Amino acid sequence: MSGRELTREFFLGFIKLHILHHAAQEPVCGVDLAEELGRHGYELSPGTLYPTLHALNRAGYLKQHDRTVHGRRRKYYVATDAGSAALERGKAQARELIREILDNDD
Amino acid sequence: MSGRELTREFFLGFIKLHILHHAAQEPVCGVDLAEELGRHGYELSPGTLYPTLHALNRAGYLKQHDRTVHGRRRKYYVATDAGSAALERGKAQARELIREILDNDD
DNA sequence: AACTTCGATATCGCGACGCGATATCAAGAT
DNA sequence: ATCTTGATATCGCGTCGCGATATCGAAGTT
Repeated sequence: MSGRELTREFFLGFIKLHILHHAAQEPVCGVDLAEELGRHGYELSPGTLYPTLHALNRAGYLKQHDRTVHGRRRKYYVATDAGSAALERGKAQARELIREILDNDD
Repeated sequence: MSGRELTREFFLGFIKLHILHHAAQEPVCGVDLAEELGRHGYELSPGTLYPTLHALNRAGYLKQHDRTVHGRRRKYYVATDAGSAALERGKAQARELIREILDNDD
């Protein structure tokens, strides 16, 4: 396993939390997320993004509804209550991570 | 994929960063990490912990050296320069995550 | 209505991971 | 030498990551 691949493993969870976060604020579709994540320095190929959305959907964290935009069919996702709850737990853990590895590095 | 499994996926990266963080502060061995991570609410079975340490070692992020403690052979790991650099990148990304999903949830 | 286009989403295949269960290893005691 | 026990290592199977590829569907063209 290369360093680059390992480093990516560090962040895959971050990316999923990001997705949940955005879906908790407004309906988002695949391309929106790909672009938004790109702005945060992440890259997510379709082969990862869409299966991830499906998994979040199956887990009951996201709810899907189709919409047609500019003649293109898009699948929008919004966070469910369970998804928002999972996001909150994720935030709590992220806070804990920060406290542990960031705050006390004097 | 269940919600529980998905939630775990969120945190696997956190756990690996935690490991790198501790190894950057002092030599740590498997059991030390299992206990320390447990204090932070994480659980990591041997089947995940040891292969993870080996992967970090192979990637050049950790350096291993054996030591005998209380009649038990232990393998201690410390972060290399490359490991510390990867940790710093991880911290930067964690900060970014925090800014995005924590700070502006008013 | 059939065809074409093309943005958006979906799937395939293979390598690698997660992890419970199991096995192996090593130092001290007897 | 054997047993004990803590520590580490590995196996096997299900699943994931993801580049490459395929499919879908709405609008325009004819």
